[in-house]
Amino acid sequence: MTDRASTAPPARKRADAQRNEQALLDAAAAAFGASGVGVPVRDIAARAGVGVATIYRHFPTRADLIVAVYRHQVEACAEAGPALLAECPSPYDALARWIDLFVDFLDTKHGLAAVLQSDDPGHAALHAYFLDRLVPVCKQLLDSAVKVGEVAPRLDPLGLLYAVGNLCAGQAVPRYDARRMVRLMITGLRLR
Amino acid sequence: MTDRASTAPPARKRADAQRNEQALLDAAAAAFGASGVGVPVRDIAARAGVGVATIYRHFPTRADLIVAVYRHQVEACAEAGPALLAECPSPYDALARWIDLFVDFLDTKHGLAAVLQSDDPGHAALHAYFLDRLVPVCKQLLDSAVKVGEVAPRLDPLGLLYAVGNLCAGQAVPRYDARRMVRLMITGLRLR
Amino acid sequence: MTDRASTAPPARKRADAQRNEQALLDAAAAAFGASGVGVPVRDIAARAGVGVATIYRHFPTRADLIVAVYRHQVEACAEAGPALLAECPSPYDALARWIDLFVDFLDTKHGLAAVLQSDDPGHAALHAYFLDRLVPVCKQLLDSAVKVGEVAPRLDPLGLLYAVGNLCAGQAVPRYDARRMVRLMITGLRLR
Amino acid sequence: MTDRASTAPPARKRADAQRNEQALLDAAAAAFGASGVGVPVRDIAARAGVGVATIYRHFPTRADLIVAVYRHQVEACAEAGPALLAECPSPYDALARWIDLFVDFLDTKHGLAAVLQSDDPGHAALHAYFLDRLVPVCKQLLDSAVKVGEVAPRLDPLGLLYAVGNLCAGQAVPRYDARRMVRLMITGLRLR
DNA sequence: GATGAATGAGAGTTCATTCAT
DNA sequence: AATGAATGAACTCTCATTCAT
Repeated sequence: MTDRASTAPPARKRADAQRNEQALLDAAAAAFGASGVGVPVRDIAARAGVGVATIYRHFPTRADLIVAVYRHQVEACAEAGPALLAECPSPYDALARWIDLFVDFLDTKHGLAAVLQSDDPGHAALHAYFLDRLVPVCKQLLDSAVKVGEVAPRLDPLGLLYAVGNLCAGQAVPRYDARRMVRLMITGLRLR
Repeated sequence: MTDRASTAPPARKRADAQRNEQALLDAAAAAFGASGVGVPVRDIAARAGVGVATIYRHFPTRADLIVAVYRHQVEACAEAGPALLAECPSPYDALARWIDLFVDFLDTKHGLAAVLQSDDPGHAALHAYFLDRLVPVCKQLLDSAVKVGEVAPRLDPLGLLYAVGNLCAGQAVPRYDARRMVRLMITGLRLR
Repeated sequence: MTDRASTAPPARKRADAQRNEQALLDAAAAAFGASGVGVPVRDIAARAGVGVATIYRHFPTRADLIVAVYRHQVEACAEAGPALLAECPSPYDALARWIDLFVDFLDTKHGLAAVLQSDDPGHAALHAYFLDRLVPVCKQLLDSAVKVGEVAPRLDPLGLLYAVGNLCAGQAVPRYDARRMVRLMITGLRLR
Repeated sequence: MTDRASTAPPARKRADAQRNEQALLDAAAAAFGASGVGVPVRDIAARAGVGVATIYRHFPTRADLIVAVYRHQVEACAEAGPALLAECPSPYDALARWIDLFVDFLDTKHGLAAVLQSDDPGHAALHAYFLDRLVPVCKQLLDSAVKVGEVAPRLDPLGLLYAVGNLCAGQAVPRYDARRMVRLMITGLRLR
């Protein structure tokens, strides 16, 4: 952004900033886990040991922070789709295992599913990211299973992902087992 | 105050209070639908055209209001369970149709499912009401279906209701069809 | 208000009203004692078993109610002044005993002294009543004591009463003995 | 954060915070004087020209603010006790003069005495501070006067201070002279 | 760049007072 | 006359966001 002499070290200040950014991501992950993604900004700042304004500098909106916190895991999940498809003889099994991975991800993120439900326009960017990244993967898996006749056609992949997200939300109730419910739903998908 | 002559109006003053109470319930239903059950008390009062304190008079806590708003429909749903069981030859079909009724109910109540997810202790009374009323009905339907071998045993009725509630939450996403997802899950329940 | 036959008893409805008024006074006395004179109007109404508006009908302002509640005792106190002066050889002793009566009165009226301190203009009528009734009595006692040289001249009776009221206020503190402090002050008054 | 070079400003950012804190203390003192210590937080904020939350940042509870407002003067008063005892030949005179100082203090604090009367548990910390700081001083003065026979024994210092506070409360009445009444009471203390 | 103090909008709740019945 | 439901102002406290340092 500023005039940088060509011979100067390419990113000196960045060291601080990056350290801060990582501390922030760690703190946010912890805070989201403990109190949900709606946790007060101050709490995150306090955990990270930085001022509140530092969060705003790095992540102008809460959605930006949420996306950043979960980006790695979303990426890993997205990349697992084609891999599973390659290694499983049955595309339905690949789909089922991939959904399991998605549940693994959501299951540990207290409150993430909740915010995916929100229609707060401030979360639009968040929805967009999650769906843009995962819907195509889900679609590929579904299409493959449909092609071999294991699953009925015309199921929207976005809807399926959304349903999984919903089933993983609100785990406060003691006798509720989200994974089992998701598996039930995936079982219902199987033809014959 | 007590029952007077049979022709005397049973409660004179209640006329406008009852009118207000109904206006309040209508306004609350609308507000809950539009903004979720966490909507500011002031908004509900404004919709009903009454002062805030009027809400507190009729419904001392938010949970009281929520229960009141949905009581009629919860009752109707609960009563439909045994009726369906009596008229359907297959208990599984009765269960499926009852779940459909539950979805009908939740589907139009944007935000009701959301609060059922909340672990806010202030909502405990609310959870208690919904579950106390509906879980036994669901259990009866499930047990019947298990007995004739249509459904595998050992599924917690509370968990099932909870899952349905979750699937009906957050319908903001355009291509998401909660009813279809619920049917998928119920299909997954069917043995054979 | 309604058509009353000329031969009807002259004040039929008054019976109700008077009964109510007395219930109100009793309830207010109890409530003032328990929670101070600032007690919510509703509490008084509830104790009296009447509606709040009934209080407003009988006593348009809080000050009116307070005056009514304590009128009898204020009158008794006022009347005791000349009597004491007549029976005591020493006017100073009469004064001291009269002040003691005043303390007796205030001592049991949790919160009355407090409101006498308030400069809320709504209480002006209250101040006026108390002072108009008691200041002349106090003045007479003081003047008599001054005349025989028992007390130094130029002490304002209003100030003295006010001081006694203040000393009787706020008896919440355990080791505070209002009467003893008043006596100390009265002792300080005595010449020689 | 720690002490840097001796010439460096010890706390850079504090400048305006301290300015605000002082403004807050001044505003609170004024507001307490004008409307009592129960004055709405917003009024204090408005007088100080700051937002309400600024008050909560500096003084989490109302009692904190009250203590802070009066701390300096309470300290000065406490410290004056032993000094007076040292310089006065008569302990009674020292006591009388110290009480005068206490009256000086209370006299200008319309509403301070009022809160000292309150039995609101939220004010407990406040009472504790005032009494812990001043009662021992008063006790020392009283004990000294008792020892030389100028004052009768067995007067509780807390009760005496409390009485002085009460006499200084509610100065709204025009012809009431609190100082004179206190002196009368102190005169009553003197043996012979 | 980072800090954290300040801001001000808003939520819940209470209560004196009015008014329709 | 009496009732008590309704009103709406008032108050406390929280938090996302901005801004001076």
